[in-house]
This record gives sequence, structure tokens and C-alpha cells, in this order.
Amino acid sequence: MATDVLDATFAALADPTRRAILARLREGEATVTELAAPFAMSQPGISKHLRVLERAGLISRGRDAQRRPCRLEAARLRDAVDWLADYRSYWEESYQRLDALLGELDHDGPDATERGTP
Amino acid sequence: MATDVLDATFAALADPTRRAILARLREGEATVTELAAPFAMSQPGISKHLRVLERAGLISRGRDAQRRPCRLEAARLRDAVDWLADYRSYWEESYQRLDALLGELDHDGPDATERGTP
DNA sequence: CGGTTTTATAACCAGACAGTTTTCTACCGC
DNA sequence: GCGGTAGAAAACTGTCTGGTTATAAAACCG
Repeated sequence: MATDVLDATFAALADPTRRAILARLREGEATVTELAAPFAMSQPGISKHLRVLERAGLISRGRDAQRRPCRLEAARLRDAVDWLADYRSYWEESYQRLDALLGELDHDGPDATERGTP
Repeated sequence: MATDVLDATFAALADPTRRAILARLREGEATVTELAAPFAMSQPGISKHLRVLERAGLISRGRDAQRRPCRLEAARLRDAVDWLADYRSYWEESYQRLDALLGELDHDGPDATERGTP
């Protein structure tokens, strides 16, 4: 996965307005004014966010007379998940450690087995 | 999931240096100078990146004499994946559509079965 | 103690970013 | 063609970011 693709994807996702726009687009295509409606923000403000999302490949835009309907392009999100998947074992591992620790404290108390206290 | 947690997490992941630092930390704890070594960047530059990662909860730091070893905290990555998981069906759906289209073109040509053209 | 190592802090800079208002373009309906 | 609507573009602002250098703080070593 190209690093600048991940850069743009994660940067686009780092803004709550843009995440809300993506969430809205799960319900289907929407025009700019439809997307702008829920926000206390000017129309050009929303257009800027849409340009960020488009350049990150997270949305695409059609043409319907004066309207430029936006649609979700979820494939790039999969790229992000693919990157994150490499870390999955690490957060699972920490769960296992926590689990083991709680188990020990619960019925045994900590002992030095496997703990390496030289 | 609190929106500012996701803001900080995705923003932290949007930088290739920081992603490389996280990747390095999968191999175990590392000191600041160890983390800085692979990069053509000053030590304070790396320290700034580490502070961003720490404030996002993606790493934690210990104390070993003058050293401040960093360790990966993968749980926050799981939060990011949890958010992304809500979109999984959307990218899978587009795969299915592509699959169906390719299948059609391959051996049948498009017909109206299961397509709902009223 | 004095010197070295490790890290953090401060001050600064260029550029990107989020937002605004104003203006321009394109298209529709009449 | 004219007026209204949808959206983009431009210009400006304040703030955040990513980087630098120089300096300070803390802990070790001899």
C-alpha cells in the first residue's frame, strides 16, 4: 500500500465533519446541499471537505444537471483496515495478558513463574 | 466512540513517520534514540512525533534511568478498526457488484434476472 | 565533583488546513 | 433570454503541523 494513499485516507478520516459525511453517504448518494444541511457551516466549507474526501478516493462524484451527487467509495477504507490488520494480534495479545493477570490475582496471587525477576 | 479520540487516532496515523514508528514498536519496546535512528530527522523532531502518538494513546512510555522506552498500545487501533467496520459491508458490496458484472460479461451477457428492471 | 548520554523544552519558520465572505459558472424552468 | 438554484473558485484569516536549532534537565560514569 502506497504511503501517500494511507496519508490521505487517514488524514481525511481525522475530521469529524468528514466522518459524518461518509456516514450520511452510507444511506445513498447525496448532493452537496443535502450533505451541508445538518452542519452549521457554509456551503463552500462543505465543498472543501468534499474535495478532501474526493482526493483521498473516499467519495466519487457524478453529474445530474447542476447537481454533483456524491457517492461513497468504500474501497479505500478497506485499504486502511488492511493496514490496521497487521496490528490486530497486538491488541489481542494485550487482552490475553490482561486476562491472564486478572486470572492470577483472582485465585492464586502473583508468583514468580515466567516472570523473570533476577 | 468519542469523536475526539477518533480525531486524534486518525490524525496520528496520517503521518508516514509515525506509522513507521508504530511498525518498529511491534518488535518490542524502544528508546527515543533507537526510534530516531532510521530517520533523517533531528531528535526533537522524533520526540514531537512521539508526543503526538502518546497523546493519541497509541504508545505509552516507561522510565529506565535517562531512557524513556516506548511501547505500542494497540487498543486504540482497535477503536479505529471498530469504526471502520461499520463500512465493511459497503466495500464488500462493491466487490459483489464487480464480481457479478464480470461473471455476466464472461459467459452470459447481461440479462435482467435478479436485476429488478420494472 | 565533572563530563557524557538521553530526552525534553523553547523559540522560531514555512506551509497546510479549516473556516469565512464574495464572486463566478452552469444549468434549469418559464 | 432571464431569474433562480447548485456548486465551485478566489481571496483572506487564524490556527495547527512538521520541521529546524539551541538549550536545559536528569541521570549515569569515572
